[in-house]
Amino acid sequence: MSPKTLKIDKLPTIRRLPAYLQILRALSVKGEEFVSSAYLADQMQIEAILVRKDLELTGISGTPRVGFRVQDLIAAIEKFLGWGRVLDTCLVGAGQLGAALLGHRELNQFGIRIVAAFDTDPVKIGSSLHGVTVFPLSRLSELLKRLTILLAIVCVPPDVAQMVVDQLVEGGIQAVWIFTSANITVPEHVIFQREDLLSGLAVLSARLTRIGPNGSST
Amino acid sequence: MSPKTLKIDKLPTIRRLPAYLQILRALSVKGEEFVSSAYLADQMQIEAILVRKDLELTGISGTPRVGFRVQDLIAAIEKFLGWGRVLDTCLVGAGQLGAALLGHRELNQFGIRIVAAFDTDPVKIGSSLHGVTVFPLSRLSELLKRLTILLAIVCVPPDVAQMVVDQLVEGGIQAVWIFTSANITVPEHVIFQREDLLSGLAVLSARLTRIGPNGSST
DNA sequence: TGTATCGTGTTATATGATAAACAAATATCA
DNA sequence: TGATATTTGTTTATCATATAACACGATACA
Repeated sequence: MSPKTLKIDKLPTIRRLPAYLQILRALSVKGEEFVSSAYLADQMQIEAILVRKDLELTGISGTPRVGFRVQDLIAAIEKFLGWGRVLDTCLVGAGQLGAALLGHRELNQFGIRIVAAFDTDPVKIGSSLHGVTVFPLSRLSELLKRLTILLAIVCVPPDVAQMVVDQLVEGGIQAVWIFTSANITVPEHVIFQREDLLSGLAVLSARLTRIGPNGSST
Repeated sequence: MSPKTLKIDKLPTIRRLPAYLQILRALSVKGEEFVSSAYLADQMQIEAILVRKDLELTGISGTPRVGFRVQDLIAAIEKFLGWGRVLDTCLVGAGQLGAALLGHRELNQFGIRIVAAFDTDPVKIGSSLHGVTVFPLSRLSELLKRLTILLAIVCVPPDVAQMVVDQLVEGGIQAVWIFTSANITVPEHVIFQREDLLSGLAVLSARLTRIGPNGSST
């Protein structure tokens, strides 16, 4: 009877927030104090009205003929996403994609700090990737409890994904961000977000083979 | 006057197609001949009615009390996405993310073949990543014309992204799949798809900090 | 052979997201 | 100081997507 998905409003808006944030930070660096919805719209390649709607969600209001205060917007978005303070995370599966995420500059810029990595490969275990130690997967539960880790980034092969997630859940993880396309189930209280690279490729392919140029870029 | 975004119908459906495809292939390997929308719905963690709506797009119709023919669905989805035959692509920016994509097994499974990589790092140039030779970026236009490359995968830092894309366009590229969050513009005739890792993290963070567990997983 | 059942296809409704239209507010300039 | 232009906020309309309701068709079984 309970719905499979709990509704979250404004999901498309939330997806756009990081992009706003990056533009705003660039403006901040340049010393700009105000920004108009028209400018943001141009940068985002969307309509200005949509920008204003989106910003509504942050609770910040602009002033007519002036625009929005850059600093306020940055603070509001960061607060909304919880990106103000650092969030300790771990990486499970230190393969190439995992390593890439570890080194991803933007991730660190948004309060994500990976404090431990786990893998089964004896060669990797004990080594350091981008300053993060790789532990054996067997120590996952133990370290999960010792360190204060709320979020896990999972980049393991599909066939072991469910097992890894189960261990994470058992270790008390609160959120899982997974880059594996496999049918994973988690308990209701665990936040679960799958990233599917192929879905983006699909819309690109569809355009390439049938529809033709330039559509929306969600 | 022309709209910034040309509407494409059924975009969410298209994003789900690769996931269907993977499930169907697994069934095919197991020798299953038919599949019901209920089964697919369960695997995808969506409603069965949505599955049927999605499959409608492929043109395949099921038979009552039996379901859909697995092989037909696979063929139809592949045809829809143009994933039946191999699509030659190149990778620009052979950093960690680029290397990860190169080695990504699933990409190869779906008809994407990377035939050349480009980078500016002298150390990487001339070497081979996963069997793909890394060329200097300066040879981009030249090789683009010699090889038959329709799609480019771009994984370069934001500050050089526009320049790289410009070169690709000049070299006659038809589609660009870019993993950099920067304000890129392309001519109308070029298909352009940006992949934003941060957007997924944003919805996860939003749930983690304010809303709570499990929502839809687009 | 006829009936019950189950899964699909179709039609209709509801929700949510984007765009448009308009009103209110503030800086600029005469 | 007052008029104007510009940018925001609000309301309304349109469009896209997801869900629901129902009818149809095929199989299974008596």
